[in-house]
Order: sequence, then structure tokens, then C-alpha cells
Amino acid sequence: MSEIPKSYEPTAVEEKWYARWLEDGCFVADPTSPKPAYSLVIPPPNVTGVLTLGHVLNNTIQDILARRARLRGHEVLWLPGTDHAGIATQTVVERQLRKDEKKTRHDLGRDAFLERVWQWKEKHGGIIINQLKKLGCSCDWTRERFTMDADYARKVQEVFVDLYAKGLIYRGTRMVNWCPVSLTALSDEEVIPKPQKGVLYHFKVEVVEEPGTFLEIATTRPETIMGDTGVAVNPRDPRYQRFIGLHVRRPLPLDNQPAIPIVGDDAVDFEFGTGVLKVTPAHDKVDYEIGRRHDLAVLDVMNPDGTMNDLAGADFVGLDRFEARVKAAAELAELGLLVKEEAYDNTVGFSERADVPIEPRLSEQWFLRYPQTGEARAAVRDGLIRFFPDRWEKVYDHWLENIQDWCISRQLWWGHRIPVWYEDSGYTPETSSAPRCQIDSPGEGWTQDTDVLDTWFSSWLWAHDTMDAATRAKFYPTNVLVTGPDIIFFWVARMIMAGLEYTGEVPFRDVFFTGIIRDKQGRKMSKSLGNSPDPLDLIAKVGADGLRFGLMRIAPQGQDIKFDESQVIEGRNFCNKFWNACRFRQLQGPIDPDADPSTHTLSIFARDLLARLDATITRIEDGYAAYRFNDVAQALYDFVWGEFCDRFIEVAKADFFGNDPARKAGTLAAIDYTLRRVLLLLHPYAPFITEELWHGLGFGTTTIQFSGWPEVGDTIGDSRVDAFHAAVSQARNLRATYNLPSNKKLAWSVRPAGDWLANELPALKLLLNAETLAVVDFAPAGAAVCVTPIGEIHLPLAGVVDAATEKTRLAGEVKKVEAEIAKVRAKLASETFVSGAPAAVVEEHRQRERQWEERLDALHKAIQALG
RNA sequence: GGGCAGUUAGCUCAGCGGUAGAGCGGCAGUUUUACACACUGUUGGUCGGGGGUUCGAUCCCCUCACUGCCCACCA
Repeated sequence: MSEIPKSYEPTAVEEKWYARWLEDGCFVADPTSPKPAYSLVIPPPNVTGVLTLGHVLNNTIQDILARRARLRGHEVLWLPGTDHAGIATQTVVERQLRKDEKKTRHDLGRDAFLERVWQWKEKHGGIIINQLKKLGCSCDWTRERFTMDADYARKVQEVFVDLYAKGLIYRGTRMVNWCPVSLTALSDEEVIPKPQKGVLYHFKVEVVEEPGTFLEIATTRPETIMGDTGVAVNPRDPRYQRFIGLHVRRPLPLDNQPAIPIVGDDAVDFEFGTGVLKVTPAHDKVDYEIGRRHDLAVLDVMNPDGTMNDLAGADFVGLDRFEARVKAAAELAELGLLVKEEAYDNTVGFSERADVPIEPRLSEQWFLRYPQTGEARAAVRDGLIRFFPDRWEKVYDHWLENIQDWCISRQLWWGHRIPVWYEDSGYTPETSSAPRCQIDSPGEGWTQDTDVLDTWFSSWLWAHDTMDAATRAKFYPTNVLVTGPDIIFFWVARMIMAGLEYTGEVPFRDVFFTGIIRDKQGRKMSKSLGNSPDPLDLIAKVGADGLRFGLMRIAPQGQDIKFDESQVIEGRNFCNKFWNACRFRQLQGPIDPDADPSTHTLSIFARDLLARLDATITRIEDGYAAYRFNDVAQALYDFVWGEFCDRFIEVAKADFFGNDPARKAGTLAAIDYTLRRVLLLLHPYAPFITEELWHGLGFGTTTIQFSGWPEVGDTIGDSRVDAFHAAVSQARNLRATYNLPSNKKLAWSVRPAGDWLANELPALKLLLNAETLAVVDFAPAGAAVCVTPIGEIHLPLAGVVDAATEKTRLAGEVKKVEAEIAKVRAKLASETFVSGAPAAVVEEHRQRERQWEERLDALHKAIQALG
């Protein structure tokens, strides 16, 4: 490549290489490959979704794992796809329909509406996929799947039929979570409890058998009084025991005030409210259970959309449930039965999608009794599947231990239709055949169940039913699943059960749970708050690599991430820094891609660099082993910026500006060797810039992606390098102390503490930005002095500082050193420390004491020398 | 009501038994021939409070206080 530009310009580079990678089929997984397999499946994003920072985090991690595996010689399958997302997608299309054509889905009819959804999917389904490509994701796009693909849909139906045949799927009338906006049942997991500022209404009811005697009831939902078919007290409650078996007069609706029974039930908490509970079996889960235990009637006073029906009485019919609440309280007040209203904070379940309070509702739904729950628990408990961080194991186990049957039917149109058929004549045990559970129609006169399946009922097959037989043979079970902890129940747990049931194996070995990305104030990213930056804007600003690297560096394992744009700017800066380091190397002449530093005589700096590279590789390996991606990023950052650029290159310049060919050759070899490895190590985090530099610097003519993974070498470092840099730092500090600008050329001198320094004088001179650097036996008159581990360094300041001032400054240093010595000596003087602490620790303190003493001695000598 | 996290420099976070760290920000200086998306120097902390274990605790134990998540049928 010709000379590379002064700063890294990501846009063109990213487009060029992504197109090349696709063209060359780099991401395509070959089931016949002899290489060891490494596989993962993407958590399929909603087909209508757009990329969020959460996706960026999640998919960057997956890409890092996939790319690292390729470098390490694995045959990698990263299987992508999208989810049909039943409610979410249907809602979006319905909203559009209402806006554009003022129509509901019922105006179109089922088939025409589904046609519209498919059109919508074709139009918008590709968006998020393209965004993932912009991010650099190395998915095997030839295998892209959709949860409504014909063959996948077939699998979903087969599973339903199978579970039905096994008696695990059943239909029943149950209390379910009903969303009055989406008009469908929801699973327990789709209900989000939210704290609410409500009102606790106290009202009284008259005991029928004892006119004039009233029981007081506390409720948050007076609008359901019309559906009350009983009143319950705790049978052990002495206040109310005697009323059990009697009746009370239900006050509402006004035109229908029947006597309803008082029952005794242990579910009543006599600490709460008045200890008397109104029982509304049709509108509350607990009440429904109490009703069943005592044979109470079920009186549903609401329509599916949350308005009151005619059973609620003339005053209420048609009213929304919240309007009805106010009105019910008002009528109770008029009746003189309302005792008080008090402010009350409680928790109300909200529909995840529609964000309205769910309504417990009795309806006929399909349920699944989960298969393999015990095995699924065991798989994690016994370490067959490992969770990172492992604390999620407890959460997972607790859920499985208390698992409830899953309501899998949804009253939607967009989704997998339930493969159950009813005879059109209508089912009666006498005249009809039973409903049939099968995929294809039994024939004329049979109609399919109108409900569809919960979206997650298809997602839970994702890990295996996205693969054909050959693929599965090579790549299943997958190595790792990367996902957010928010779907541990929705998806992770269910996939484990499905995997065990249908493949006899766990679907993945490791599960890595990412953190949740929040804004600077710690709030969740959301559309309504407008606090969610568009990842594509960020990519335009800092490049895909900058975004990836910046995000990964601040994404600690299992902690939520407070996102701020400055963090990805740091990512960009890092890429640019690395870019320029490579640029600097290029300016020194051609690269040797196979450079072998061991064939050269290396400077102490070059040797130390290689040792630190080894340490960095170890640090990176440890990071990967523990899925600590931020540690890996930090190791790369520290090495590239701190070790390579700040410490090494600056010193190496002395070799390039000097005229020792052997030394220069050794330094170049060390750089080439190091850069090659850094490019490889960095590639999973920053795929584009590394590919560009790989080719640009001449490390290879084929893609970097399959070019191997660095081994840890065995170079021994050199502690003199640390001493050298510490001395430089001290000397620069001296310059600052006397307010001398860093570009001012001065005649420095040094009294070396060791002979080795003679070889490194050019480097020292360069780093001090010295005009000249003389080796002397005594500090020149009128010089400022600093005492360093490599010797005494003098800064000539004749006319700026006199001996007396300098003596005062050094005396200050002496004081500091004496304080340090005092601290260490105090420690060593402690009998308990010397006898109690490990010998190595004590020895460390002794050594520290000696070092400080040497420093003190040198300082005293320097002061003496000043006269 | 249970459970799980977190509380360290102005901000975002590392560290998790032996002299408190990074980045950003702030301050001062530098356009020194890779990089001002940079370099140099520097300023910031009784590591949430209180107990305990230990020769020694930011790190282990107990307890309290906030903050955030998850689970749970308190009307």
C-alpha cells in the first residue's frame, strides 16, 4: 500500500472489506470441514425492529467470539435470523393500517391482514439485518432464518402435535392475564408489575341474617363489586368466625342486590385491610381459587376490551373499567356505604407490549405443562451448561422449581396457528368427533383453531430447528449463547427444555448474560424517553470498530452499563492511535511479516516489549476464558497505547535516528513481530481496521480472519526498562518544576548508576528532549538535580536557580523520602508483623526500606555536591 | 415479603488480604519530523456508615443505610 492516511477513515474501509468478506464466503460454515466446530445462534431480533445499543453489545460479543474462533482454526457457524414477534409486529401493522386507511384488521379479514403483515415484513425485515452487517457481524447469511419460514413453521407445529400427544398440552378454562388493548391472553412472563399510587376504598355491607350489622371491606377495585359472588374471612379470625355461613347484601349494581355468602378461607390475611375480602371469581386470580373452593358463582361483568358489560347494571354498562371504578365509589357513597378512601400504594401487573394494566380474565386457552424441567435444572446445576456470571444459575433454578404451566395460545392473527381442528357442526360429546390435533386439515367440514401460539413457542426451538441434519451433526450443540438476562425465562430456560426434549442434548454449553445498557442517568434506553442513540449514527461518527471497542471496554461482566458517547469516542481515539502507530512503522521501511526477533540482538527495550506482549496475551487468554470482554479490551488498550506507543516507540525512535544498523534491525524485527500479533489479537474487537492494516502493512495478501492466533512466548523482561522510564519521568518533572516548556532544548547531564546506561544515552537524550546530554562525575554548578534509579540527572539552570534554592527543593524531597522510610520502619519494628506476616512480605518491606535508604543517601550526596 | 447486584477521585468504572488504579474531566505546558482523535507534567479518594476476624482489610464476616433489578395471589 502507498503511504497510509494521517488518520483512520472508517467508512470506506468498512464498506470495502465487508463486501469482500461476503464475496469470498468467509462467514459461510462448512459442515464437511475437518476443522473443529465452533457455533452459536443469534438471539433473533424482532423482524420489524431496528438496531439498538443492546443489540450492538450483544452482537459485538458474539462476533468477537466467532472471529476469535476462526483465527484459532475453528470452523465457525454463527447462525442469524429474525423473529416474527407476534404481538409486536401485529400491533405495528395494525397501527399503520389505522393511520393510513382508518381500518382495523377485522375490516380486512384474517387472510388479507396476514398478507399485509407479510408485505410489511418483506419491506422492513431487512433493516436490522443490514444494520448488523454495518456493525461487522460475521454471521453466515446464507443460513438466515425466520421463525415463520415454512420448514421452521412445520417444526413448530410438529412439536405442538407431539406435546399434545404426550399429554403435555391441554386446553382449559383458566384465569389468564388478559390484555384489554391487544385483546389476547398473555403468559405470566409478559406481565410487568408496576408500583401504582392507588386508592383503598373501605365500604360496608349489611349482614342479611342480622339487619343492622355491617361488615367493612377494603378494596382497590370497587368496579368489580358487581361481580362479587361472596365475601371471605379467615376462619381463624375471632372477629368474623361467627359470620361464616351467613350472607351479606351486595350493594351494586343498584338494581340487583342479591345476598351472597360469607365463606371462611385461609387465603384471607386478617392483617390486611379489615380482614374481610370481597370475592370476585371472574376478575381476580385468588378470588377465582377461593370461589372454586366454596362453589361460588362466576360472574363476568366486563367485556374483553375492559369495558363493563350489561351484567354490571344499567349505570355501568359500556363504561371503561377505570371510569366504572370512580362511579362505583360514588354510588357507594350515595348509599351511605362508603366508609373512607385512603391513598394506597400497590403493585399492578401491566401488559408488556400495550403498557396498560392487565385484567385477570377467565377464558379458554391452551396450556403447556413443561417437559424436562428436572433435567433442565440438573443440566445447569451439574455444570453441563455454565452460566456467566454464575449468579443467574440461582435465578434460573428458582424459576424452574416453581414453574407454572405456560399459557401458549394468543388471540392474534400473526403467528403460528394452533394445529387443532374442530368439526364445523360444533363440538358436542354426543354428536361430534373430538377436536383433532394434527398439522393438516382432517378434510371438509373441519375448521382450524383460530388462536396462534405465543411467539416464544417458536423461539424455543431456535437452537436446533434452524439447522438441517448435516449442520446439526457438525455444529450442535452450540458452544455458547449470548443474550440478555431479561429473557432468561422467556427464552434461555425454554430452549434448554426444548433441546433436551427434542435432541436429547443441551442446546449450548455456555450462556453469557450481557448487562443492560442504560443512559447516563441510569435509565433504561427507550424510544419514549428518546435517550437511545441510533447505533448507525454512532458508527458514522466513530466507525464500527470504535463503537465496538469503546462499548466492549466499558462492558463489565454482568453489570449494567451506563452509556455515554464519550466512551465510544475513546474507542475511535484508540483506533486512530493504533492506526498511527502502524503508520509510523510504515515510514521506517518495508515490513517483514515473518520477523523473528530471536535471530537478532535486541535492546533491553525490545526484549521488554516482547515480554510485555507475552504478558498481554496471557491476560487476554484469561479474559476470554472467563468471558471478561472488558478485561480483554483493557489489556489490548494498555498494551497498544501504554506499552507499545508510549514506552516503546518513543524510545525506538532513538534507534531509527541513530546509526547502529544491528540495533535498528532488532528493533524493527521486534515491532513487526509485535504488530503482527497485535493485529491478530485486536481483530475480533476491531475487524475492519485490522484487516485494512494487515493488507496495508503487508502482513498478508489473504484475509486476516484465518491467519492464526498468537501463542504466548517466553521472553524475559528487563527491569532496567522500568527504571529508565521512571528516571525520564522524574527528569521531566524537574523541567516542569522550573516551568521550562517541554520544547526548550537544554544541556542536560547525567551521572549513571550503572555501565549499561552508556548504551541507552541516545534514548535518554531523546526522551528528555535534550540539546546535549553529557556524562559527568559531578553535577554542574547551578544545576537542578534529580536522583533516579538509573543515576543522577542534572538540569542546567545557571541564572534560573541558585544552589540555595536547589538545596531547599532537595531538602523537601529528603523529607518525603524520610517519611516513607519512617513508614516502612514502623512496620518492620512491629513484632507482630515480622512474626505474623509471610516471610516474603516481610522481605518485600525490607527491600523497600533499602531502596528508600539508597535514594536518601543519593539525595544527601547531591545536596553536599551543591556545596 | 423473599432473592440478587451495586455503593472506590468531579464523571464512568477497574482492583478484591500486604505502599489506593485507569480513562475522561480540571489545571499548566507543548504543534518535538506517527497521532492535538496527540504528547508532557499535575490536581483529585479517612475505597457508603458502624462493628468484627487478622500482624495487616477497599478486599473476608456481621449489621445498617441508600440505589437498581428479579421473584411473590396481600385484596
